[in-house]
Amino acid sequence: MKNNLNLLPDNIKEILVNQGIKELTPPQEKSILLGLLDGKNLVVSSPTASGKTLIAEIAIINNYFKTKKKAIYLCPMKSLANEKYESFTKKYSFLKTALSIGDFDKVDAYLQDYDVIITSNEKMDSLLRHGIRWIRNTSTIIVDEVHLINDLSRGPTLEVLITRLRKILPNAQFIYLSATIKNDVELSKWLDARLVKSNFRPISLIHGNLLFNKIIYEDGTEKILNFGVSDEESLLKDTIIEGKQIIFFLTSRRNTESLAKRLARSTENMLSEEVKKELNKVSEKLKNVLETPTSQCMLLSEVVKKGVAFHHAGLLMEQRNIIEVAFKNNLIKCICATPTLAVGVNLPAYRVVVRDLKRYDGYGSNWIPVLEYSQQAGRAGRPDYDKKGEALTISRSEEEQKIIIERYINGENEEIYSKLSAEPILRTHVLSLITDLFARHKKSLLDFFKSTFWAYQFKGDFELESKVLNVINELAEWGFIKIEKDNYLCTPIGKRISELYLDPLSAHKILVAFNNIKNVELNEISLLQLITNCVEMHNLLKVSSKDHPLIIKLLNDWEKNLLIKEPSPFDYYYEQYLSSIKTVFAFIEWINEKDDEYLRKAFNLAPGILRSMLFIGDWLIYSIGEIAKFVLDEDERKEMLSLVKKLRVRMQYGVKEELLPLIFLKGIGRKRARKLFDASIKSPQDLLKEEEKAKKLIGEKTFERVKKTLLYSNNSSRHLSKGLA
DNA sequence: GCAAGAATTCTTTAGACAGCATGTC
DNA sequence: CTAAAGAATTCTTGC
Repeated sequence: MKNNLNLLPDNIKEILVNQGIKELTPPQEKSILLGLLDGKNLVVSSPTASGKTLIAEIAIINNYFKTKKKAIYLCPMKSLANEKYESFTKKYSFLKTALSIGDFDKVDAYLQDYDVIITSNEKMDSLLRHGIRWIRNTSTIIVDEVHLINDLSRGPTLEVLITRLRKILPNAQFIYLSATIKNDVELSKWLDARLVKSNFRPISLIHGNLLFNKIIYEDGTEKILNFGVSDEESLLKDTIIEGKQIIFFLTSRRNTESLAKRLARSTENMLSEEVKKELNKVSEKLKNVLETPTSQCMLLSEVVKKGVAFHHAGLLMEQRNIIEVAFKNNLIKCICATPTLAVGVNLPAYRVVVRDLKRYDGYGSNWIPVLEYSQQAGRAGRPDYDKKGEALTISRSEEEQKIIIERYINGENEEIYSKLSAEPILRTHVLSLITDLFARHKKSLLDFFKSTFWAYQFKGDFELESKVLNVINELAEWGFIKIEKDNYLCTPIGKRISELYLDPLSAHKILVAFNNIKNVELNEISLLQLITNCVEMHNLLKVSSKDHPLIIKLLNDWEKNLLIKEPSPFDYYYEQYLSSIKTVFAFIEWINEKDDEYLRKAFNLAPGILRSMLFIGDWLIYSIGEIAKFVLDEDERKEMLSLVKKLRVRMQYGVKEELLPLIFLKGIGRKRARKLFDASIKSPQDLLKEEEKAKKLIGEKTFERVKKTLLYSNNSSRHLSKGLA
């Protein structure tokens, strides 16, 4: 057989051969034949693990050799960006590669010195808003998982970003990587790209359905499982006997936990002593992530001892990582997961069971999209271990089996649609386009939107124009832009809001609330109320009827602190108002040193969710301070900024104000700070004065460490700061 | 009188991107 | 226009 590696120029071929690549996969070969090496734009639509990444890599190094210009690799998720960054720096050490994602801003200023920049879609968007100059010096753009355009909340950003980049860089090569979708031809036409389509998988994937203990595979073969237990347990046992691993996908966090609990009972005697020993270690680690483990941590640690885990957003990042590693090391045999696992980090298993095919979506429980099923099913088959992978579903009746087979196994992934038309989303992007001087005139702004996928898909729909113009008027009303005839100008505050990556509506709400500031005793409750009214803050706590007495009391107690007054109970907005109040209460409890377990019980708020809310909250609180700089008079502004500063630290650590002096010490968290304070060691100075007492409280070693940093930083107190990452 | 099991009612429902500012031994 | 699984609680049954 002729080696298709010869399609590549020698220098690139050599690099690939050194990586141990012997042959190109079909989609890779096809890409080259369609002009990958000649700067042609491509949409590569093929299954996971078919070698899409390598296509992107070939484009990057090829263009680098030719032009010495930059490449940008856009990822939909931070975890993926991390993964890509690691493999890139390892594989292509001659390229200077940078990772630029939200938590990790430091490289920004130096990005111009890098050859490859790996970043998230939103971060790239944000970089453009900040007016980076090096962007024109780019020859390659990789867009990973373009089908994200279909996503209601994050798709429009990607769509606008792509449109914008294409306008800025008409000569760059764009490579779009996509899952298989029904309308890939339409997509590639819009993108002015050639379509590389392939069903190739290096590891074959076989779908099947389980009914009454019998798996029927799509190729007609069957397998009987007679363990006399539930479907899930049978599948798990069968998998372990085969020496493989299994992932169950479920649609609620609670379901993952209850299934894990159930499955953990059936792995008895199926694990080797050695594995059990290792699992115990993992279990300990999982338990000790928090100072005091919550009942969720306890459950996790219990089931992991039996080789079973659950995985969802309510877990802490660290726990998720531990589980992922233990699964890769074949210690954990089974993960019960929500869809997090299907879109995040690459974690395949021999067998994947998509157990829940229906999910509550606000109206009722409905079939999940085939695209989502494929995404999850695609996790089956470990490249280095298995020759094939199995994706299974479970039916309870023959009719159901028929439906499932038709819908998912023989079904086709859906078409994707632009979700740009939603006005709340337009608002953000219109403002950003105007602030960037990208669209200063009515015509250029409308032209821009005419080149989006939205306009392409819904040709002749004039709604778009009127929607955009509505948004323009709204932004002008709020004072973020000025309209002069057909010219648009952004105001300073409008520009700042765009930079802060804030939804203009949130900014507007904050500004309106500021009008009330003179009638209010400003405190942390005021700020927390503001952030829980921003659209960015999701996961607001649900209010049920039994919460009403509490909320009435809170409204009463907080009346003088609240910047946004209670609406009429008949207002459509009323329910959300109550949610926001309840959520403020949860935050207040947190900064009054209630622990994770308490919050989980009292508010059904899992640690992982709390962390993500705190993360968003920190950004919003900061933004409130920034907005304050534009509008408040000097005294108010000072008060506001000092409040912002204190609250950010309190939110990060979950401490009362009195602990602030201690919490800044490295090695002292909320627990130790509280201990010290209660023993009347209230500041770093006290700590040094009362050595013996302190040693008893926090342990000798920690004390010495703290002391060391304290002495070291005595002359410049700023060093004490732990930073607010 | 009590406990296991059945029937009924109640409750809850996936995920995750972005700003900024300094510097641990 | 629309649901369903699981948990909690109450009821039933059999000894």
